[in-house]
Amino acid sequence: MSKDSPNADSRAKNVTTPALPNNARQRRSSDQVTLSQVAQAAGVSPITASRALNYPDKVSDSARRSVLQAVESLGYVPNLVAGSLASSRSRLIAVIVPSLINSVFVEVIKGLQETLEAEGYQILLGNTDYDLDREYQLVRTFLGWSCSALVTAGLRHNSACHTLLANWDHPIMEVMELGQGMDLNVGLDHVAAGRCMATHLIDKGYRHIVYVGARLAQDYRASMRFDGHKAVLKEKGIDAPLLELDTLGSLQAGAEGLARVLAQYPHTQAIHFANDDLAAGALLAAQRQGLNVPGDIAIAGFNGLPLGQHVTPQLTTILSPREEMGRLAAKELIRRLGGKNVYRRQHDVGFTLQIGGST
Amino acid sequence: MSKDSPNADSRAKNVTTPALPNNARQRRSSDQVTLSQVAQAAGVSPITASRALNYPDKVSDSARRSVLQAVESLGYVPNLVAGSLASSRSRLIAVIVPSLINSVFVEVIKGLQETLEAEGYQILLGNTDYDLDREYQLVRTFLGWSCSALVTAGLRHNSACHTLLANWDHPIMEVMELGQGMDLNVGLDHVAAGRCMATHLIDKGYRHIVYVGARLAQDYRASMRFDGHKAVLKEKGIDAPLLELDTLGSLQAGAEGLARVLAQYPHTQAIHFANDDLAAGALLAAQRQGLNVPGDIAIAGFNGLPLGQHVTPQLTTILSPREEMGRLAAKELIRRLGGKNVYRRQHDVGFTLQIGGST
DNA sequence: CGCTGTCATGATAGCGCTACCATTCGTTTT
DNA sequence: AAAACGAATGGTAGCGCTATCATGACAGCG
Repeated sequence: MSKDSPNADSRAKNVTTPALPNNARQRRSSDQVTLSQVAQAAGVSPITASRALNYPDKVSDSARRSVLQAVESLGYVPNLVAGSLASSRSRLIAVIVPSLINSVFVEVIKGLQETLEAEGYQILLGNTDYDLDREYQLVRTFLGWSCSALVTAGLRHNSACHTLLANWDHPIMEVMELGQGMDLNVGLDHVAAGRCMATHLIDKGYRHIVYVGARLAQDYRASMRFDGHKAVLKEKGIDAPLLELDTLGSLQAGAEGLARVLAQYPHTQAIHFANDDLAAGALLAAQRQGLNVPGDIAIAGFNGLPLGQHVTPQLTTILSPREEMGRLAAKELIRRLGGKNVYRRQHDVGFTLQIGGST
Repeated sequence: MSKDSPNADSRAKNVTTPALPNNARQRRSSDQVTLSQVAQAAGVSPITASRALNYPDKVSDSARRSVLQAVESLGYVPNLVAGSLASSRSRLIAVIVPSLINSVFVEVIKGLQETLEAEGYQILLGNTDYDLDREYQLVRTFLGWSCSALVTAGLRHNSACHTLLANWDHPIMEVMELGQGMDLNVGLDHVAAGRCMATHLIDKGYRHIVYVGARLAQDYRASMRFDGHKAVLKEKGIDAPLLELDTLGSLQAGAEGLARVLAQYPHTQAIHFANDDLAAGALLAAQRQGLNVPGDIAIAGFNGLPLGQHVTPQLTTILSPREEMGRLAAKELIRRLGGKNVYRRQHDVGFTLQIGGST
């Protein structure tokens, strides 16, 4: 009927090419397909197309189908920047770690990532290199991306960063250690871990025990473990010497640590290393030098890296559930982001003393 | 003068609270400080404030100073989402890797990150788990963020991904391996690396050599190394058996590989492992079993992980410059993003045969 | 003196999307 | 039968920033 109406046609003609003002500016450089084009192809309004993609059950089946088909045939790639600006939700999660060399953080990231990606979140990764000012800069940048949440390793921040985060109204997840955090917290008690290992060494009969760490001012979690270690030894009336290295955990540094302990504290019976990299490095170095472990020197670490479980003798260490920590943190964030009440703001993932032949 | 003018005051009064139409909609939920507020506080127009922050040498000293001071006192955090939408530049770099367990990729990421962050770029991290369809999804998402560039591990993509990238007009950097890429390429020749190690083993007099890898269809770079290995053996008229494991590189898998080789190919003199994780796992397992390396069995790896250099005997391996690869890729990208001509689209970072006591 | 060029600044109009409200239509309730 | 409701859809107006062009001021120059 209306199909044959000449009137309708002629009226339409006036509209087809809207005379754009001749001083009109042109901005769009890229020939990117927009949602409006998809909507037009699908025969719906842009807002319906938007809903078809973001809230599929808010539109009719037919609308959804035609939109999805138009997306396919036009090769539409949603502009997430525009979407985020309009909705002030980005589905980006900022993750800030102090180091990528230390595989511990990588494992936490892995746990976070596999859980978050499955829910459609993307990770924005930052590395502070153990510098709190750097952390502040990263946080600033990340807040500028309207991240949905922020995950950071550790509870310590500089004051500017603290202020910034305190006024931020999105979830903040502090991982690795346990304590009074800003918002959510998943981690373990490092002082207790230090106590645990020290207790084990004492139980084994060792009395001359040296704690070896690296850059403890920066790796302050290692220094918390030393605090626990020292407390136990003090309770027994035993001296607790500390040897601090310059380079962060590595096999090489562990070998150096062993050498320096033997030179500086010749009566040492056991070395409590701040982490497994150092401990394994020392253990392998001891083997090269023909030292008997634990006969000549006992060695203990922290983290439970696979490496420690494959050397002979097996390394005594404390297992920390790192990937699990990442997964749990991610789940907790997802729950919070889903608007659900989070019934626990703090999660203790615990640790396990793993006794090997090295002590 | 005008300060005392009652006229000016009364005129101003009409403007102070502009009667906003009573059907006006209110969207801004967050009380975020905007650039306009900064501009107002600094007594300049928004666009000048924008320039003061993004192109500091395009405004006068006085304007820049007052803007920076206003930023400071208001605690302004730039909304990068809005900025990116307006300028279609994001300073985000997408980085897509197949795995985070394999420390090799982490080291590349580290090299990328330290170089890119220094230039004010942020990393958007994606993990494909060796799945090319997953890679395509990640690429789609990342393009939606108007990334400035994309870094991906490897030259292989599925066809949808290839099409998408081919039509994308930003730099693409493919790392790890060397070959005919889409745009920029930094890596090493894995076939040559495989040849190199095989040649070394032959030179050492070994004739019964097994190559052990894991999930070679996915870790296809390991299978390229096998191709090189096989070619060398074939040239010598030697058989080149392959043992494939199910689990990707780990010390545990290496131990299993050793056991299976000994059971399946009892005459084996040397094992060429696809990577150092496997090789070191095998070496440590051999030690636990009292086998002599290389007397009973020679072991070689690939990558030059620190671990291999600390075991006794030291692991024969091929050193790949992983962080260097990341740094070089980042530098090349930065140069391209800076609009400079890139004089080489392909970089061979090479490799080094590191002969230890294990062969 | 006007002409051109450079510099600092500003007004305007989007970037592509979604929140918000309004509208329509068919169904349920009183 | 009128009123109330919910589901599906659309119009409009931004989100906060920057590209583009326009303007005014001032220097250099024949």
